[in-house]
Amino acid sequence: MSTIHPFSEQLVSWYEKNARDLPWRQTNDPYLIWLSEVILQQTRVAQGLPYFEKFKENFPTVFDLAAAPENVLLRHWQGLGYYSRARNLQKTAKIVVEQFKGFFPKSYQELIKLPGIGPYSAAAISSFAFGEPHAVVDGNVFRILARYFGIEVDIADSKNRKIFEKLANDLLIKSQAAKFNQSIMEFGSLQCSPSPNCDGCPIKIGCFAFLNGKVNSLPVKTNKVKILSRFFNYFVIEKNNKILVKKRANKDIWEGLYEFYLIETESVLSLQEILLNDKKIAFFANFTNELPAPKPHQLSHQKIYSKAFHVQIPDNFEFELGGEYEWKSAIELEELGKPVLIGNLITDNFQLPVFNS
DNA sequence: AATACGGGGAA
DNA sequence: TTCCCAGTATT
Repeated sequence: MSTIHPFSEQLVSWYEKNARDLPWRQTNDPYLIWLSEVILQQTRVAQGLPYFEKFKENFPTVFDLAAAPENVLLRHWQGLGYYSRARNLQKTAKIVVEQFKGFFPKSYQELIKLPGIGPYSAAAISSFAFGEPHAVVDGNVFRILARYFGIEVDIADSKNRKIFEKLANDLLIKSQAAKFNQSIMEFGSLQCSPSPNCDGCPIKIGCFAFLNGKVNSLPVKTNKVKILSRFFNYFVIEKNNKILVKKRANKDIWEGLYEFYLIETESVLSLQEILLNDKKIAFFANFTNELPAPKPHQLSHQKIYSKAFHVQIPDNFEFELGGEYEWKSAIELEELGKPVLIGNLITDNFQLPVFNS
């Protein structure tokens, strides 16, 4: 039998004294474990927590989730970001219902085939729900292992992932896979955080980074994300107490979410300049007034500079756009999944007559 | 192997 | 501002 590394023992010991009481730790239900893991992908516990409670309440079983309209799911996901998670959530729910009679597969190899479940989530679900011996490797694990064992390779380079996976699996206490995985992530979150609490650290005496003054330089992570600037001009077109909206298409941000009539430009333009290139609503320039500009909206790979206009078209005027546009009342609009930028735009201009109905 | 994909909290 | 969070899918 493999021996247990002192590091692992100390981690679990620390966890038993310091673990937070989180709702997904109070269940063995693979559905709830899976739901929590997807919600928590690249998402802080504090941000994901209310979403987990809401989804658990609204979709108590995988059958409920599989049966929900995608729009409803996206509306509930609103504000959490990375919306492909919500779409993949339903794809997987349907597969589990239709191919597995509602039972999640138990093995890492089967789980990782499901949409939205990658190496981390497959390890997490298989260990938390089924006790399978697979070590999780998330941002916490990269950080702890790099610091404690002095691994100075670039964690942004995907070819280095297997170094950490091998080490994590060597350290894994196979008879207590779930607890070990919880322990290492909790330790990374509370103790060995990006700016760590080394003073109170119970294992600093064995930590390479602590002993060598490299706590602040490990893990090594190159960051080369380039931010694209985009300029969105939104027109809240109102007629007969309804608003024109459109569902965003594939291959771009906010896929599947709803927004107002959009004219994207290459730079910041005035209303007159924007309308110069638009045949559809230019006629209504006299019925258009500018709303306070939203703050620049920062995404992981894009920065959205936006302007917003309200177009009040008289009821007796003829005006229609193509089939992909839909007229929605304020009530209906509330039920649609929208980007935070759009949600803020609505909230900030709540005085609009249509939103008071 | 690189890049796209949200939003927010902490330093 | 910058970093980065219980990462995954696509190219």
